[in-house]
Order: sequence, then structure tokens, then C-alpha cells
Amino acid sequence: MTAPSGGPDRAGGAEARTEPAPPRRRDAARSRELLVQAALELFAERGYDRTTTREIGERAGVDPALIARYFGGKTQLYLATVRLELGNETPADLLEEERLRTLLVRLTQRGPGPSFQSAVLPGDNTEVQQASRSYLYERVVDPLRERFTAERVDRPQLRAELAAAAFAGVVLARSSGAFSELAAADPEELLPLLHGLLAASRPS
Amino acid sequence: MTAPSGGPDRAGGAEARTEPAPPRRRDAARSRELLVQAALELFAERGYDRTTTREIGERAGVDPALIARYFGGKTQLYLATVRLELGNETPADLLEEERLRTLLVRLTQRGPGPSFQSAVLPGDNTEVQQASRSYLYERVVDPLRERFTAERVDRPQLRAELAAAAFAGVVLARSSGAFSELAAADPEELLPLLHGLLAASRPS
DNA sequence: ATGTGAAGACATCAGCTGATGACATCGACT
DNA sequence: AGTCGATGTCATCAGCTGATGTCTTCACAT
Repeated sequence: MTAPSGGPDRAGGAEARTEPAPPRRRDAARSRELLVQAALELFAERGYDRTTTREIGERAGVDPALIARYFGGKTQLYLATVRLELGNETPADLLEEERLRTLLVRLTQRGPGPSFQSAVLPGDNTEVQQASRSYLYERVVDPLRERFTAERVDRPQLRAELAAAAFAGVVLARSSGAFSELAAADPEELLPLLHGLLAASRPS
Repeated sequence: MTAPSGGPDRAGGAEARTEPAPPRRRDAARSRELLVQAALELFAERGYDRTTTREIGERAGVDPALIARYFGGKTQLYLATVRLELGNETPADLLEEERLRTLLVRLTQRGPGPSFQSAVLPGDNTEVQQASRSYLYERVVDPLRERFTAERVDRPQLRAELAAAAFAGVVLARSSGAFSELAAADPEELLPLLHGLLAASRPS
């Protein structure tokens, strides 16, 4: 975990895929990947601002200077992580309980990314925030709005934003350490409560 | 607003109280007050971390060095603002619509303080976080928990924290610029929706 | 084996932030 | 008027952060 330079990293075995070269000691692609992975974790834990390039480099076992070399800077590295996550999953509709569960569990394991933090933080309107917010819309707000529109609820956009904001608050609060019981609650226990709360974003 | 040294500041009139001294050009008490006021505004707008002592000094028209002199540092200045807010109002029970309205309107005018941000964001300054969280508990969580307890709802603490987190998310989101309709919505328009949402934190 | 370009390590820079100490200036009191 | 503490101003420090440039080291092709 700390020093990839010393030990053999070939534990994975030899899968003969498009890339036959296994564990080169100098491998830009691997370094890039390690950086993105470390950045993904750290950004999720602490958010964008509070994560330093040196931390990212340390966790990745890669020199922080390579962030600038390979991505252009911290900003672009973050954008790379967002693009990575965007491809990952289908947008979740928070009101469908199964998808809410998936999302909740996932956000419990790793922290909520900067996307959720950007929902709540005052904006310099940087590139980072715009990307985070696009991600949030695509992932949370838009599916909700579509559901509300289909259900012929009035003010679907406002209701979707309201529910998304509430959800962001809960998810962020869980990892902030401010609320003890909320943080300690098991996702399965929290799920019905949270689902009930979010469901109230449409008229009964 | 910028240069208190130039103009006469005696607008208040001469109330003969314990302190007869009217508008001294050098007045530590006044400087302290200006600093606290500026800090209150800036912390509410941008949060603790993103506010610099130089900004505070600039807005207050006071040299930033006096922050250290009069308060000990940025941290203690923040604590002073929290103490100021704590004395202000009676704790609000979010489920009582009139109090929710009051709180919502107030948080709409000035931004949400760092108390709400700390509820939701991880922070590094422990003193600041603890003060913020105490404030939040006293102001939002505890009244809700007491209501739930009185209503014999199960898991009152968890439900109170859940509602508080959701409320914090919505309030913060409104001033973050991430959600257009949510930010643009009039408090009176938002009130029933938000009230309905929060009311769902207890079982129907 | 060996030359060459890629990959990485390291030192360092510039900007910002909070804090501090030295100095200047005011104003109340004698 | 003169003194001295209180108040305000300024320059500056130390720490952190992102970024950059240079030098070394390796892997591959020849």
C-alpha cells in the first residue's frame, strides 16, 4: 500500500487482455490510474478543496508532480474522476427504494464525492463546481424531475431540487461526524426513514 | 462604510448609559464590534474556511491584525459570532410551521452560518466544529427530538437528526447556487413543500 | 552494449493565509 | 503641557498548497 517500488506488484496474475505488458516498473498508464483512484477516494472523503495534491500522491504512491504532468493540474485530475464516475452507473431515481438503497450503501462506504458537497457549498463557480453540479443533476435531479413530470406533479423541477438537496444534506451529514445517531445508523435501518422523507417531496 | 475615521459616527444619539463616551476615533469596543459584524456576514456567506482574516478586516474597515489582538485569532473571532447568535432567538422547532417560516426567511436573507455547513461538511478546526455543532443541536436538533419524544415516536434522536440534516441540506443548497429553482423560490412558496418534507421525518 | 526518449524524483518557486512584533499615533489624566 | 497607556498601522514571518523545471534513472530499439 505504501511503497509499490520495493515489492513485486504482479499479484494479479497474467490475464492476457489487450494489454499484455504486466507490471512494468515504469508505466505512465498505471501511474495515471493510481492517481485517479487515490484522488477518487480522497475527494470522496474530504472534498476537493481539502484534498492536497501531496496527499493524493502519497496515497497513490506516485510523485505529486506527475499530477501536473499527466493531467495538467489538480483541477483536471478531478475532472477525470468525475468522468470516470459518470460512466459507472445508471442514474438513480431516489424514490425507487431499491436504487435508493444502492446509492445509500455506496455513499456510506466511500464518502460522498465533491458532487454532493458542491450542492451545498457556496460557489466560486469554478470548473470543479460546474462539473460536480452537472454530475449531480445527471445523477439525481434529472431522474427525479422526470418522474415528477411523468406523474403530472406540479413544479417538478422545484420538487426534484428540494428532494436532492435534502438527500445531499443527509448523506453529507452522515459522513461529517456532526450527527452521531445518523452516522451510526445502519443503511437498512435508515432506508425506510429516508425513503419516507424523500417521498414527501411530492404531494400525497 | 469604508472609512470610519473620516465621518462622524454618532448617528445613534446620546444615550447616557454606563458608557458616556460618544464617538472616539480610537475605540477598541467599536473595532471589536465591527469585526464581529463583518465576520458574522462573511462566515454566513462563505463559511469559516473560505473566509480570510484579511477579508474580514477589509469589510470591517479595521486592520486584520486587530483580530489577533482582540480575539486571539480567527477561531476565537468565530466563537464570538456564535455566542452572539446563540443569545438571539429561542430555539426553533422545525415542524411548527410558523417557526419554520421565521427560520427560513432569516436564513434566506443572510446566508446560513457555518453552523449548518459544519453539520454537513468535514472540517479540520475542532473548536470551530464543536461550537457550530453545539449551536445546531441547541437550535434545531434538540427541539425536534423533544417533540418526537413527547409524541412517543420511536427513535426520536435519529429522526431529529435526519430532519435536521435534510433541512441543512435544503438551506445550504439554496444559497449555494447549485439549484436554480430552489434558490429562486420564494420562501412562502417553499414553505409548504419543505414543511411537508420535514413532517415526514415522523411516521404518519 | 548502447543511445535515446519516456518516466520519475527532487528541489524550488510563487501565492495565499493566519499570526506576530515593532513602530507610530492618539487621547485621557495629572 | 507632558506623560504614558491604549489603539491602530505596517512589515514580515512561517506554514501550506499547487505548480514548474531540472536532473536522474529506466526500458526499449537498434
